[in-house]
Amino acid sequence: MKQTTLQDIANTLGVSISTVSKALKDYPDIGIKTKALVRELAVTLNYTPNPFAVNLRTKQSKTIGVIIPEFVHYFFSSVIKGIINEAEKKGYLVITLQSNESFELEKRQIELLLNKNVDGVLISLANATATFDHLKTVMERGKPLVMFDKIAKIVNCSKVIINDREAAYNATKHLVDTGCKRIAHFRGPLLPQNSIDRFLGYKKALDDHNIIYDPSLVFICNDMTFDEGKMFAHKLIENHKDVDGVFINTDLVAIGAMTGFKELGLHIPRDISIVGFSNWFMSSAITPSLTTINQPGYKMGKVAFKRLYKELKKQKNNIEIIPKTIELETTLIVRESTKT
Amino acid sequence: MKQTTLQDIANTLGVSISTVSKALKDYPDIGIKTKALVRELAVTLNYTPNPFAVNLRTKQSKTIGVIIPEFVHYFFSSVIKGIINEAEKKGYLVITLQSNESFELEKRQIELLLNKNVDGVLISLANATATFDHLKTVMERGKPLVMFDKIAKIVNCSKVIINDREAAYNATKHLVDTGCKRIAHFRGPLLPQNSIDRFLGYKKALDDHNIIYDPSLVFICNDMTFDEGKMFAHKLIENHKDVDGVFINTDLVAIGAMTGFKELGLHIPRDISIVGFSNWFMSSAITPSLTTINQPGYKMGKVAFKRLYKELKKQKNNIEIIPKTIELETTLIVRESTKT
DNA sequence: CTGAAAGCGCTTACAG
DNA sequence: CTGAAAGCGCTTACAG
Repeated sequence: MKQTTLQDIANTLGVSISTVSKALKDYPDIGIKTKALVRELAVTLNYTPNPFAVNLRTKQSKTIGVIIPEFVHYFFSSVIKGIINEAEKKGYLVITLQSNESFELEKRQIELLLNKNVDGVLISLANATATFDHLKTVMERGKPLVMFDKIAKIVNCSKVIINDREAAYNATKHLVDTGCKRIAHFRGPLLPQNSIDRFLGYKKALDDHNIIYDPSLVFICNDMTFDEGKMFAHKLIENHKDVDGVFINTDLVAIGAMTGFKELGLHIPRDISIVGFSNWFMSSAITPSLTTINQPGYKMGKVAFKRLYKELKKQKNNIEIIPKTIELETTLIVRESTKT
Repeated sequence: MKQTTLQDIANTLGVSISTVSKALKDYPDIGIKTKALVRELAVTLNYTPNPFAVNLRTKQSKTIGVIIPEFVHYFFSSVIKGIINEAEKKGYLVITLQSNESFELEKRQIELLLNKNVDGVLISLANATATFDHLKTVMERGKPLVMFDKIAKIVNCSKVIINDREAAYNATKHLVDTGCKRIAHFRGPLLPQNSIDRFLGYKKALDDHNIIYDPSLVFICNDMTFDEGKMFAHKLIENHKDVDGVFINTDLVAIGAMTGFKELGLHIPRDISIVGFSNWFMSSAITPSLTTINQPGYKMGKVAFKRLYKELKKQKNNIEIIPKTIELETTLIVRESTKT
């Protein structure tokens, strides 16, 4: 079934293509009767503009690109949902791509999106990303770029984040406040800003409460998996039987750690208290439920798109874009994995 | 930074646009020296074809659309990952949209994709979908359509599914085999084929093992949530203290149910055995871990895209497309929520 | 071996 | 109030 074109409508009505085009876009200089006729026929013939032609003329596709490290991930899929829902409201469609935490892949995905001529890009960085030329390319090509969650401070674009340091501080402080004296930390990889910040928040909370920071209580999770959590739980207890609290970079790892501690016969929270980070759905469903920091993924997605949209608008009107960093609220959710 | 066009290369080299275009596409009738010159300059100027122009000429966008009921969902996000990864290999980008289990939204999303002129569509139906004209429209517009997981038998397109009935039969049979006599079922909503099939598999397993089917042991979960599972666990035990096994439509609901049974002081699996469906990640992480049916989401995504790709190829070569239904293997994963 | 020309379907500045 | 014309950047059948 061939799609109806402006040409078809123009021929049937015996008017010009320009007139049809303008009638459909409600230009003020078209006769009211003509408009009515054109519109009626357009509806009858089920006319929709050929987006390929529109793109070529207007030089925009009403499509944005999103790159995240991993799809099968409670937090990131929540963000994606927020982005797509918000984008749809504004008539934008979303192409999603995954970096798999690989720098090479991330570069490639950026290129794919650029070659596709998306109007703008939303990205959460891979753990492996340490240089940022690929992101600068996006901006040099005149495409607005907004980073979310896993950002690079050095890149001069808008960002949507949480205050990881403060949130980690509160998580650790909660352990102190509920009586923990020897507090370990399972941190994320070395590069990402948020795993650095969460570590610094942990350290600061110890300092502020006169607990001596002991590097041997900090473990680096490179893959941030359930299995890593379990493994480090065993390792930790092997060498440090006196540990009574752990602040863990992400809920998934925390749940692995809880499983590990249980395997060792430890009771949570009596023997050891756990605080996670991110508030994954499963954290409320397990036993004992996990105390954690709520990280608003869906909202982050919405806010990130809204910011991108604002920049898209500004660009269209030739208004200079001044990068802005938007910080979202986090809250400590106290559950059963810490003492009362 | 303006993008390089064929025009730019042609001007610099003093040749025609046609020559440049053909040189870059390695047409056999272009001089070998000219080709070399063109290519070199193309690389220097970082030329990439303007996709909008290519789309308009070739009438295809190398983009496909995917509609799923829900993003934040272990199974569906695994499928999406499979689709996107496979599509990328073949040079296709993916636009994802969510129906939110709503028929109205699903229709709208189809329209958005059609108006965007995607080359093909992959869909898993919303629970609320009972009529299929919107899907027929896709095919009438000459766009290949492949359904996965939540399908409609009546629509004449390719499908990628599992054998829900057989899998449910095996799940229920496992309960019987491990000694359960009174087996309940928390089923999905009434419309979707897969919740019907899982119910039928449950029923057949009872029949085959001389257990009388008791409708009062079947509960309908309309939202398929954790909370529903918990609620029906309470309801079930309230009226049927003798139940010793439950087969549950989806892991998420099953985990809710486990929580409910635990609240009632029941021991799993001693007092009651549970089998879920889908093998969500968290099913292996909880205590006790959940016996379930493994449903290969990632693979389903890959296979669905591969099928769509094949149809796209056929269409291009004017070969008739004969719809095909591909069935993927499932396996019973025995864990701690059932007896040995 | 190279290029002029048509055309994909639309938008919009301009003329009348 | 309406329309002719140019042009977005590419592809490809055709001519030479």
